[in-house]
Amino acid sequence: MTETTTQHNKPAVDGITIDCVFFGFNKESLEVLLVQHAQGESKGKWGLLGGWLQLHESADDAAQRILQELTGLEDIYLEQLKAFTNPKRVLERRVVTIGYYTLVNREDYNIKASLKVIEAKWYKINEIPDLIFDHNEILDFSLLQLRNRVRQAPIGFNLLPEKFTLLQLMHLYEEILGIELDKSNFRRKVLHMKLLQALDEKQKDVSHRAAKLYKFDADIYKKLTEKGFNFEF
Amino acid sequence: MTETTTQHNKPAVDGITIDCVFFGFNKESLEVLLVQHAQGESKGKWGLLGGWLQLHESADDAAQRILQELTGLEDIYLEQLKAFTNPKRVLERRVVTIGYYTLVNREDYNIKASLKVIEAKWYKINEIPDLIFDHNEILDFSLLQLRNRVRQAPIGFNLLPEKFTLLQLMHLYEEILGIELDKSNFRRKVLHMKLLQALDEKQKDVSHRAAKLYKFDADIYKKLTEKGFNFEF
DNA sequence: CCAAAAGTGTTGTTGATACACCCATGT
DNA sequence: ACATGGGTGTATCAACAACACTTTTGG
Repeated sequence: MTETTTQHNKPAVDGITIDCVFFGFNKESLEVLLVQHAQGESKGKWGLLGGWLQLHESADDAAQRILQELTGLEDIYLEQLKAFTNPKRVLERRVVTIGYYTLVNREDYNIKASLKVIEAKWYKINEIPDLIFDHNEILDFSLLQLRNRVRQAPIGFNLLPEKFTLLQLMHLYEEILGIELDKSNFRRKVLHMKLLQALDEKQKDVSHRAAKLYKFDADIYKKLTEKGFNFEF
Repeated sequence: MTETTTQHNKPAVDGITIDCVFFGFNKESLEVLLVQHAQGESKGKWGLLGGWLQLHESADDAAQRILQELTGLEDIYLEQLKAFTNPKRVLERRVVTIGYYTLVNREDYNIKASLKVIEAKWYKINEIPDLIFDHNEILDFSLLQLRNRVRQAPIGFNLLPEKFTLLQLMHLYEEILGIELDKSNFRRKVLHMKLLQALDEKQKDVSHRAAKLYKFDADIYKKLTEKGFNFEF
């Protein structure tokens, strides 16, 4: 009835893969990096970043490795979504995939430096094409999860550069949650949380009043959570 | 890089299992049903309800089947937690497990009628023994998940009998969330949501004023969610 | 001077919190 | 009569939404 029962010795799967929804935020829109498949029955179609889970590694490690191989980035913020196990998700074979989503700062990611071999492209969240396998389902699930998590913990900052303005932050939340926010009320709320560190710096090269720059301080957040702090948006 | 690449043909796993945290609510305490293992290296130790994922079934189907085999219950409320993939979670072999948690009404479950072959026992949530493999980790994770989900959607009702009193419901939330609630404020809040259907029935055989019985109406909830309703506790 | 975004202030409403209190019922 | 939980009412305070207003800067 559990792993010690050797009733079914033959594995019920041909393998386990990892698939990552790779989120980035560009100006005012949330985007996902997709790669084009060059071979096999799915030639020409777009899909999520993925690879095989190896014998010796955990899924988290596998995801970091695969993303490093594909994009060159290390220590990316990522969270597991869940296992996708529909027996018909891949034709002919039984492949279970473990879905992830990752949040990256677009400034850290240089599309030319990486993915030389494969065609890669950013897609706006509401302009996603038909993807291979069940990748559309994984992507839809990741969006729900992101919208949930972003209200409960300050993970959205991973999508922004280190220094950002309050309005940038607000636009990020507007885009992710699909709502409109009031500038004044948003400022009050977010500053009241005392999660942000105000910098002695302002925007440059903007054709309007330069906004103050802030940075998210993980240490402050840590201290606040220890005191029983709740991030609610 | 994805499932179509046949670079790694040999499966990186010896098999995939399902493990379920089986929650029940008894009077004033949240409990979990554990089973004792009769064979193998884990003989005598307690663990979660589990079994192997079969070739033709999804993880959700597998979980339902396994729970049916073990407890006799059908159509149980369940949610996938995530995949647990630490390569050292099981000695000697590579077994990935997909964790689930399930909420059942204790009145529906008769411990004698089922699990004849295996030793099974309810454990209070803060009296959990050392479990096999990484089952303690799975259980801890499920508690976090349950606490989160119970605030966002009316899933807690699955732990109660069909007809219940407001105080019972309040005790359920107090126990799950580990907080104390104000009777008066709780009543107002929950009744204000209009999720509950007041019945023309009262408690019986209680040595104090009999409380009104309510029932959770899934249809009402459905209509409310369609209008953009938010269940927040 | 104007456009555009930064940033401040005000006001009404809602909802949470903390209590105090009365009601019904079995022993 | 009293213990036990059921159930109601109210005053206070904090959070939020809506919106009007002023400030800074480049062109």
